[in-house]
Amino acid sequence: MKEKQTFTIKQTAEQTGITEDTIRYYEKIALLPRAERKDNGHRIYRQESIDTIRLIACLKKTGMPLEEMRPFLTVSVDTDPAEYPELVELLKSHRESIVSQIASLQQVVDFIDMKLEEGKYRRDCSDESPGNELLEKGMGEPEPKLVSPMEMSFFSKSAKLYKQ
Amino acid sequence: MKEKQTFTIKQTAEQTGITEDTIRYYEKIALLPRAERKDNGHRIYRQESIDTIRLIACLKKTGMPLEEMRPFLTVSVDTDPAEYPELVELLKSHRESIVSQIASLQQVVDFIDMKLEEGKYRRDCSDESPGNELLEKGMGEPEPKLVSPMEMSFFSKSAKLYKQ
DNA sequence: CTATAACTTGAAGTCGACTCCAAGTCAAGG
DNA sequence: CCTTGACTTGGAGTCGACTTCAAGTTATAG
Repeated sequence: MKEKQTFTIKQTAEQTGITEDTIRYYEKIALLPRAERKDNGHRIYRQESIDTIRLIACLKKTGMPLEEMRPFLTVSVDTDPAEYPELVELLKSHRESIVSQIASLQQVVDFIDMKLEEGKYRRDCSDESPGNELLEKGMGEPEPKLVSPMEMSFFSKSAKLYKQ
Repeated sequence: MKEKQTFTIKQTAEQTGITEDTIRYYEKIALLPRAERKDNGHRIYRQESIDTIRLIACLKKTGMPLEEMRPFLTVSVDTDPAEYPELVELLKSHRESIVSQIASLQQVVDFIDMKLEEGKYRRDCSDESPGNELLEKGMGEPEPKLVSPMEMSFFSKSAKLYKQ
């Protein structure tokens, strides 16, 4: 096993796509644990740290604020999540939030497609989109942040107004 | 046709989920056109304005910065997009970016599911995820912001380290 | 007639997430 | 020995997107 390989902050930045400054910033706000140092004070990172930084990058892409990542990071590092009901709940709830996001995004894609197709097929777009059920599914949480078909009616509306 | 119905800023805020302050802010930065006023100076909104605000809310959910929305808003209001190659390109390129986002999010969901299932089935997770091809597809643009399977290896890694 | 509510304005403040800066240390090369 | 490069630190600055504030106007209700 070559788990002992270490990396400079520069290498770490390159491997994760997160800048050196940002990595230091994450350490400063204790999102990352204080990195080990060499004798000269330079930070050293191992594969484990790189995985953690990648996890942060990944969660960031799902729109999670840094503060909300803390439980994921602290618990995950030294724990099998299946043994921590708290983490399991976090994972589940974040999963649901991501599923909602996907539904919203998929709707935007659908409506962009509709808009793009309009010139060609000119089909009337007043039916209830089937993507709708995606919105109803999942969580009973008060999450009013979903894209409703109404919200996207702009696209079809404007076309109707000027082309009908 | 009852297209003449007007709304106060408060009603508009309620209908769109965007606060009054934020609506005024959008007008201030000219993301929204200056709203009509009543004699007393109060803003009035029509269905069209509400649609536009909903579009902003919708694009916001896809992570688009306000500045990038301008072309969508200005062109869409008075135009059939199929006649504006520029807008068509914007739509296409934003579509691709959303598709990438969906792929990233789907990966996070997959890995959360894996993590959640680990305790039960304990299956080895070292196969190349098929969601991978979603990442390769679309745009030749320099968009290095996608989630690679490696980035999510954190989840499976930590489990392997402690349970294998 | 007063006061409450719903608005108006311009400006200032906040917050998250960086991003940059100045001053300093250390190791290696010419 | 001096410079170059890769790092260190604390702190300040930036930027996007609001959010709050203070002061003022107008309409309605008691």
